[in-house]
Amino acid sequence: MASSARRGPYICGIDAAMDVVSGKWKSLILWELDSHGTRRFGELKRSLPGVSEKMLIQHLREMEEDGLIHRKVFREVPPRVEYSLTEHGKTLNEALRPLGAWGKERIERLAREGTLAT
Amino acid sequence: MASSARRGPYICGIDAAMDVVSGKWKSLILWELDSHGTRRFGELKRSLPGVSEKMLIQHLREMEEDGLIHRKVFREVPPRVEYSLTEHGKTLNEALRPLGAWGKERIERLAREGTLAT
DNA sequence: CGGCATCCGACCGGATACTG
DNA sequence: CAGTATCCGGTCGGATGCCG
Repeated sequence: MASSARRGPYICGIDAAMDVVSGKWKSLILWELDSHGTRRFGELKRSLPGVSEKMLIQHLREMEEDGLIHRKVFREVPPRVEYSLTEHGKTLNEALRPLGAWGKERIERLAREGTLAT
Repeated sequence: MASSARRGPYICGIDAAMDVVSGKWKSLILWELDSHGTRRFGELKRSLPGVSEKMLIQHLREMEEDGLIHRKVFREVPPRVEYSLTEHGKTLNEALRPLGAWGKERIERLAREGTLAT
């Protein structure tokens, strides 16, 4: 399986949480689903400029397996699949909020100091 | 330079924060330094079972470059180097706390449900 | 003691092509 | 539309050996 999550023995809480959100786009997916409530595969793809379908689906599957998101398939033609956050996903997003705020401040500080790499 | 951090243009705060803490041991280093205030290289190494010297020093250097930790060299024989958190490192650790709590709950839930991979 | 240099395997993630 | 399959390169990270 192309699973990157360890789901293994964890040293501490941070370790376990990082395991679940590590992956280039996962936090962005969380963010996106939290903002819009529900998103289709294509919408998600368009929301994350630069993501490949492979990585997107891989991340989505892992996040589903981790109980963070829900995948609802509509047996229609053309096919439709909607992704949304589970309760765990929502609480994770809440837990991520302070980190996001910290990062935001960091971005602003870097911009002010002109330390941003060219 | 063997730098894994992008320090590049960020999409959002989470993105910027994840950039700084991604790396197998960084959050643990943060945790360790926060608990003990100051740690020598060898102590840190012993605190993180399984870490290689290469990764430890690499992470420490990146975290120093990112302004998260302070490196103090004592010109003695034998040499001594002490690492400690900067103010930014401390605030990052604070921002990480909810995530750690979330992860801790996740570990407990996994244990209860016996879902932990063998 | 506290590093640095080098080699190397694993896997993370991108590009492309194909399918129901 | 929403994937799957395959190939492939770059990087992450471990092992080993050497140095001030």
